[in-house]
Amino acid sequence: MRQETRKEEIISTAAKLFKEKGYSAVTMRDLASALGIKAASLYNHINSKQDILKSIIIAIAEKFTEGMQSISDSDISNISKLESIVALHVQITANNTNGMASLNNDWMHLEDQLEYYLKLRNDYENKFLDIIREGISKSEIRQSNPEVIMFSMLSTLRSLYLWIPKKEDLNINELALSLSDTLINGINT
Amino acid sequence: MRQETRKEEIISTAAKLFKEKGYSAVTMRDLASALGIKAASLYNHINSKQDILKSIIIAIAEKFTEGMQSISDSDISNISKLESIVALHVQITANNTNGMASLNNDWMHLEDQLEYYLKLRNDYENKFLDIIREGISKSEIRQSNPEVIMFSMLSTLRSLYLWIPKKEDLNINELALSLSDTLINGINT
DNA sequence: GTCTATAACACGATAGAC
DNA sequence: GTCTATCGTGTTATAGAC
Repeated sequence: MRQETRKEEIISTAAKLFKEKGYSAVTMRDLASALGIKAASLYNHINSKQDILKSIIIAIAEKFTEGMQSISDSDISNISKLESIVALHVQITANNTNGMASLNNDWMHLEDQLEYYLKLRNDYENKFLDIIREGISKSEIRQSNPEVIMFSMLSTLRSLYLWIPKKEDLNINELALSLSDTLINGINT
Repeated sequence: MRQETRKEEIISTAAKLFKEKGYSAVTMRDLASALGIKAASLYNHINSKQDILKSIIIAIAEKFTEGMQSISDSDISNISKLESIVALHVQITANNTNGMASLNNDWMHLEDQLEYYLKLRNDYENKFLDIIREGISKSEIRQSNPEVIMFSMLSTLRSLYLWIPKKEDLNINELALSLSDTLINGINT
């Protein structure tokens, strides 16, 4: 694990505060105080509060895009693809629990990058739906509403950031398996 | 459907704005403007911004408490209790989609009522867990981690507010059944 | 790289006229 | 019941000393 630069330290501290109170309720004074400096000093490392939010959200959103592309392209069953999606969420969330809170709850406060974020999210959900639809048409997945299935899975996966920190004892891989089991057995034929 | 008083109109408009941007990012001027009046005029009907948030959240939290009590006391199987919980969430969410956003995302901005809210939520989750545990011990529910099951179900149910408005065509009862099916078949023996 | 001081503006809320 | 005017404070961000 490489040493964090001051800028990275600011961003990861911001993510932690954003998780607790939301982007809008966290002030630059709050953030500076958490780092033991004055608010004005932050601006030697970052351009604006908005820039911090952008860094947090876009970095994660692009990881999901990459991961989904790789899963979508892979030559495995659609059920296996769903299991890979669960593992992708568990892995990304475990590596950036605080950032996931911003991605889920503060994306609407993005300014310049809002459209870009929405495009990434939309593409992600469409690929997710395609996998479910193909799974149903190949009888790997039980005949039912694909959107209800995605909604149910994605709701659980998006809430992982609230749950993973409480379960540091539980192994990450075990969690992914246990979740896959709960989510998929009920879809499976 | 009775006519809304001015106060109720303010609260329901606030809930709509809180859903879009979160409590902290909505100003009293935003709220007044959405109602076609000036910010100062709001204070003839409500005491403070905080009071609006309290009204929105506590009213819904108490409905959940009531509903869970009734389900918990009823003399039905534990699987039926879980189905009733799904129906409870679908019904409350359908009746107050905007308020559910505040309950989920802005509860930490409660001031005087924060402890009370947390107690209600904690009691709710404990009753939920008890039902799952009893279901497992009576072999109605598949042997697995009760917290993973509750987490998965509750994540989906808490996200309903994002999804119900998009699906006005879909009948509410059908949705409850379809969700129950997706969530429970995979838990069932 | 951090500080003090401050600009420029937005915030919740109140007073008092109509 | 809504308005205009305003108070007191908090907000992001910049300028310039050290």
